[in-house]
Order: sequence, then C-alpha cells, then structure tokens
Amino acid sequence: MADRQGEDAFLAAYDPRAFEPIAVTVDVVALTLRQGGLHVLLVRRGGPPYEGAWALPGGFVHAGHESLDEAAARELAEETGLDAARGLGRVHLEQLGSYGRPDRDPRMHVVSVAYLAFAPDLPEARAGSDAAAAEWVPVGALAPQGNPDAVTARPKEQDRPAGIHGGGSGRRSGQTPGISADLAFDHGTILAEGLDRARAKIEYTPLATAFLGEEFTITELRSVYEAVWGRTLHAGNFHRKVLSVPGFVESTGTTVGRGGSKGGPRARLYRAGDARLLHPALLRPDREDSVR
Amino acid sequence: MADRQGEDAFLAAYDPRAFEPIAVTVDVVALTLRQGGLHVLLVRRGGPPYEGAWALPGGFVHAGHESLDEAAARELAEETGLDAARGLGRVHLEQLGSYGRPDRDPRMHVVSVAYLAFAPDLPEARAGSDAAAAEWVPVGALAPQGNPDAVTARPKEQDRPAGIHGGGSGRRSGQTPGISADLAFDHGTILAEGLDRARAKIEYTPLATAFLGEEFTITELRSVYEAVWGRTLHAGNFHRKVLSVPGFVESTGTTVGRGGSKGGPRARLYRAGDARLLHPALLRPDREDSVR
DNA sequence: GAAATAGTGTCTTTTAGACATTATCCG
DNA sequence: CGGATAATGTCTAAAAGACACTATTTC
Repeated sequence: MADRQGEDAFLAAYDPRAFEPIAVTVDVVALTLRQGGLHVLLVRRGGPPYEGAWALPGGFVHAGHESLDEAAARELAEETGLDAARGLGRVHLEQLGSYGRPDRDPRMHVVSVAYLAFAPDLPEARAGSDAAAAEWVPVGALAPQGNPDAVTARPKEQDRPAGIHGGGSGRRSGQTPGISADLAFDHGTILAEGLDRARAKIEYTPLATAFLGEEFTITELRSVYEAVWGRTLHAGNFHRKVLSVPGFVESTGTTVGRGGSKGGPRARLYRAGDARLLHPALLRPDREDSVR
Repeated sequence: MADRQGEDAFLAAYDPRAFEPIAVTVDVVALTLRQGGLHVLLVRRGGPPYEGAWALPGGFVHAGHESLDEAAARELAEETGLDAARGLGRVHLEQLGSYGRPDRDPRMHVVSVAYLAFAPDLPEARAGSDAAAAEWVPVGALAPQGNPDAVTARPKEQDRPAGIHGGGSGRRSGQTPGISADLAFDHGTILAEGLDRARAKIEYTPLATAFLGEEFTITELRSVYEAVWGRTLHAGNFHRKVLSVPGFVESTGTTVGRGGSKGGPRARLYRAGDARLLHPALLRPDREDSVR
C-alpha cells in the first residue's frame, strides 16, 4: 500500500501541507428565463487557458476565508451585478457536484465544485475581473436540448461535449451566433448535469417559482416548466394539478391588471407556498424508458 | 471588487499557485447490510486531530495522480480490503457532495468530497494506514434513524451532529457500545446526508439490489428497503409492485434451495435487471409533509 | 361579435394500498 | 397435520391525462 507514494503519503496523512497542492474553484450553472426561453450565464475567458472560449462563471475559493456556498454566491454576484440586498436573496443556489480529473485544467490539478442557480429574470450580465464578457446565452443554442430522456444516467468524470458544433439541425432560434464552440475545460459536462438536475428538481420541489417574480400566474409557472422541460403541457390539467398540491402556491387574492394582449380573462396571482417538497410530484410526461 | 484580495486575487485568477493552498480529501459513507440491519463503515482516527474519535474512512486526494472517483474507490478499498477484482466491482459508488467550511479542519482549509457507497455484505473491515481501527457500525446505534421525514431539507454547510449522546431512547439494538460520541469533523452531517440520499435513491433507482448478492429473493430485496427506510412494508403489495416495474429484476428461473426455517415455499430467485431508473418508482409510504 | 385565454367538469386508465386467498414447504 | 411463508387475487381510493365546456376579457 505504501509503495507508490511511500513515506510522503504516510506523512501527509498527518500533515496535509506535505502534499502537492490542489487548487479548488467554484463554477456556477446559473439559469434564468428570458423571453420565454431558458438561458445560462456564460463568460468569455479573458486569459489562458482556453482564452476567448466561453465558460461557466467561477473562480478560485479563497482559502481560509469562505465556505464553498459563500464562494459560489460571491462569484455569481460578481458576474451578475447583484448584491445581497437586491435580488440575490431570491436566487436559489445549490451544490451540483465536484469535478477533479487531474487533467481537466492544463495548469495544475484543479478540483471544481459546481453549483446550480435558479434566478428570476435578471439585468444584463457584466463581466467580472477575469472575464472579457458575460452574457445570458439561450440554452437551446448550446445544448442538444431536445434530449429529455437523459434523466440521471450521466458519465461520471468524463468529458462529454455538450455543444453542437457544425449545427446542421439547429433546433431553436440560433439567436446568438458564434456560440457553437464547446465550452472551456469540462464545463460542457457540468452544464449538461446542471440542466438534468434542473429538469429533475422542478418535478418534486417548488423551485420552478424561483424563476419567477414574487407574484406570478399559473400560466407563467407553466411556462417555466415548458421552458425547462422543452415540452408543451396541457394548460387545464396543469392548472388543476398545481392547485391540488398542498403548499405549492398560495393565492394573493388579486389578479393581473390586464388580460392577455389578445384577449382572455385576468389571471389570478399567486406566490410561492411554504412546501419544500411537492406531494404529489409533478412528473414529466412520457419519459418512456426501455420496455413497456 | 479588487479591494479585499487586491493584486493577489487578480494574479491568482491567472495563476492558481498564487493562492493559499487548500487540501482536498475524499470521505466515504459506505453502507451495507449485516444481520438485517444497516451498517456504516467507520474508522477510529489514529492521529490528531480528533485522535481516537470515530470518523468516515477517507484521505487526501493524490494531486495530479487520480480523479475524485478514483480516490474514493482507493480509500474504500484500503479500508475494506477489497481489491478491484474481488467484490469491489459490485459496489455502487457515487458522489454525495462537498464540504468546505474553512474551519471544518483545525489544521488548515480542507475541502472534502464525500462519496456514498452501497455494498453487499462484506468481510470484516481492516484498518488502513492512518486509522487505528475500522468497523462496520450499526446505523441505529449512531443516528436518530427514526427520522424519515427529513427528505431533502438539509442544513447546507453547517455542523449538525447526528449522534445521540446520552441516548435515553435508543431505538434499535445498541449493539456496539462506546459509539455514542459524535463523529470527527463534520462527518456526522455527511453521514446524515448520505443516509438521506440512500433513502431517496432506492425509491427511483434499482440500487437496493447493490446491497444484495448476484441472486436474491423478493423477500431479501424487501428487507433492504425495510432496513434503509426503517419501516416494515406489506409483503404482498411489495412483491407485486417490484415485478411490475420493467427492468427492475429479472427471473433466473431457479428457486432457493430450501424454504424458510419455519416452513413456506421455496422463493424464486432474481437478479438485477437492466433498468437504471424505476418507472413507476417505489415511493416511501406516508412521508406526510406539513399540510394535508 | 370574434378570438383568445383562464379556469372548471367529467370520464378513463393507471397506480397505491388494504386485505383476502391460494400454494408450497418445514417440522 | 399445523404453522409459516411465497405468491396472487380483489377491491377501493387516489392520481394522471384526455377532452369538453364555461367564463371573461381584448380587439
């Protein structure tokens, strides 16, 4: 056992400083809804490696000064321009997973702790210190997002590019040209896992409301599900189901000011309820597996 | 922005070595079934800090040499005596989450990547290099395991001790006396999250079979669910439901050699099917939330 | 008034769960 | 044979989903 690493490993078991260093970063998959479509926050790298490539916002954890959660919140705030007071409090932030293949960064061994954020429509992004640009990019232009049967089965620590390259079958509106290249590092994999997690999480938690403002209509809530799942849902059934789940939403008693631009009654307004888990859950339609 | 950290932070964005070092460890919550009860693998620490305390098996990631998955598998192998050939291939290992509060280790800032392992009944544990002892400890003796309504709501990066101290209400058989002290570091929190994850994961994945041998009976599979959930299940309904989920189990055509010691027919044998997700899922009974 | 949308009603199929029943095996 | 357990059958309630329908608003 003490062959390969020898005395060093034995000592290091007691003194962590005896080890070769490993850098720790946080990277954030920040999702929001803009114009009815799912967008992810990306930055263009301002320095090597992968200079000029798109990447997830993130940075190094300040040793001894902050927890991982705090580091993720800090990085997100730097890139979105939100401060703790305005807006950031309404953002949902949760840990996604960690990535630590020794060759994922050419400089040295870097372990990245990935986070997933759900945010309501935010102002235009601004570039942080180490980025040349920051932008909300439509997910449809990046990932093959018509792939909803991929539920949990993910490659573990392998680099699986998530971007479409010579996009011969651009599905959505290729609104932002020039973003067909793969993401830096293994960020394509991380983004794919974040999207999977988001799709799964809104099934059994009320976190879809984190994409909306304080008050919202059932139709707006449905549009969140439709954007994240990439599916249209039956309006009537969705409506009844949401109201039947205890604690999902609670009525404000008010309605929206005007009906739809093309007519229709004024929709009632709701706010998020106090449930942390949806019971029963809002399951995705027809994720047919193998048999049946 | 560049106030607090100043020039250092700016440089470090390009050169990670300019940062204070952070050590990276992996810790494993390894669960198995012994004598019908859920057990977790613990080691007694052979050196400071927390010398003499129980802790999760784990150790430092070898920089530049291994991925996080590989490090977790290595640490688990060292502590269980399993090699890749014998047994370890049948162990399910997945990432649980990362813990990085700067004060969680008194020596320095240590980020720990936690893993969760499901294993069939394994041989007695043996202590690794840096541990004084390794042992399979019944979970009932450690955690307040009659708390199954805690589903996802976990404190994020806070230290929430999981052990019962002056256990006035020891539920299960307090088989291993002397393990009432809290675990080292924040390992109590990690263990609690691992148990929660395990309880949730066997609902919608076939991973309960990872606790059993190659072939098993439906009753054995039910005993896994009962041990992990801490609930008795209706035998008849469970049986029919398991067989109704496509790809969960497949029949071997054979039966067990003898019936139960007190009579009864010979149970049929099954092996794990090819499904990676259970559809429909095996939901836990009555996880009543707030309302309803 | 025409069109569009919010919200509700109704029916069918599927699933969960309680409970009963049959079949098989041990002592 | 008696008791225990494996496996299946039956019934009820809940939930998912398809579809129809009413009500309200804008143009």
